[in-house]
Amino acid sequence: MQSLCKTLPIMKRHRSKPSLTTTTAAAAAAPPTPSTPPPPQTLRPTPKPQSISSKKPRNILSHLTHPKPIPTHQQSPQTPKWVPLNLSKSELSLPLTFPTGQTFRWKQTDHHNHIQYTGVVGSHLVSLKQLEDGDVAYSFHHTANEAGARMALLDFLNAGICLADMWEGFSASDPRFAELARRLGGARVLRQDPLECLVQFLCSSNNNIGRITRMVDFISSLGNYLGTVGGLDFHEFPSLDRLSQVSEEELRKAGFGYRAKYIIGTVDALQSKPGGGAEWLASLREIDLQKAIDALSTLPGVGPKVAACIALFSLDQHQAIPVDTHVWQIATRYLIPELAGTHLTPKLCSRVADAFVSKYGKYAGWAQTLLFIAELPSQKTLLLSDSCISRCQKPVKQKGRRSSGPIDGDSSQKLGIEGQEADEKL
DNA sequence: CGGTAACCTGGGAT
DNA sequence: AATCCCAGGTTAC
Repeated sequence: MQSLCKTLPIMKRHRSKPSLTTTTAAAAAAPPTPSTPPPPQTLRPTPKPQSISSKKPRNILSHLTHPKPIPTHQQSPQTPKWVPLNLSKSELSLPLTFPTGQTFRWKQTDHHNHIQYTGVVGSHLVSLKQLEDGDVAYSFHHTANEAGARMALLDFLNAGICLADMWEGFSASDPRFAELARRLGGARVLRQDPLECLVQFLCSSNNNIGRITRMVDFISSLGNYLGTVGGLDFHEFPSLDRLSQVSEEELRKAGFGYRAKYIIGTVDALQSKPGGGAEWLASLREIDLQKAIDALSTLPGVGPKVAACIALFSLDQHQAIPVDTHVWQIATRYLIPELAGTHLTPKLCSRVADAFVSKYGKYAGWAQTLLFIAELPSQKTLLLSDSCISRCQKPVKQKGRRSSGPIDGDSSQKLGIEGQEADEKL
């Protein structure tokens, strides 16, 4: 399909700078969308997944997408108007993109009629839903500049990058990838705001999805309120200035633990950057991966893993490979089996990254993303029920004891992926 | 330099 | 019910 995306013109993107306004009345809040029973607010351990990651710019599908109004033209704030994105299921699968660890700020806001996720892009509150035919449509809940918002959304989705073309290349050199790609189409890497991405991953270290999400929600609540969808409040991500007003004490009280000092320290470091912290982060999009990693690593709380996540998910560093325990499993199983059983060390991180890059090329990070998703318990469950891989995927060895079968049932919640929902519309 | 032990917190397993 | 273990790590010996 969309074979054209590949040839789309490449356009440099300008980032939206965080505003320092601390509160805006502009939030006319769009009341809960239709058919969605009032999901309880936050409270409990938010079981909902969300994740990270970001990508490059290059969008410009204007000629494909209809910037025009279009469908159900209901101006009523209650009834959002849905506009097609012109991205098919193979180019964008909501369940394989938003709850897979790239961002913790997008929430599923409709579990019934369609798969629907809601989040914030810049200052725009938007919902995305997967239609019956798999195509994705969007609806802004509160936006002055619809055209600008649309462009921001396409940029955020890395819409100018054609997944089908890219995966064709990966599949050609890797049969295993080809097999997974058939089932997991539309697993896209986002292009998030660098600061937003950085803070989210500072919260992620040695932590679990549920708590990371709560922490990110706390930080988010410091930003301008934009609206409520499906019972959930959405805020613009707070600016660096706003973040600098929070104390380590407050963060600790909010349950950040030792990560509180990481956030404070990083915010301070960024604010001391001559040209501005946001600008400094943005500049990392123009330099090569290693330099970007090195620069990010100077920030407190940012190590190899977090730096790679920020690079891949927000700095257009498509070849960045966030090496965590899961990726380590993948790597030692398929790429460098000779290292299976050994312990992951910082040095081996780059070894793994190199292995991925030499196999998949400059978009290795995107390939890694799919392979990672395939490792998620929810996906494994599907594969198992499918071809009964039973015990062939013996645990390559985890830190502790983990010998209870192929699918470790507890990790599903660590990763926060809803197994059941993930499959219904694949 | 490579290999460990703390580090906050909350939830599930033993 | 008390403990232990672990979570997509980072930092300090």
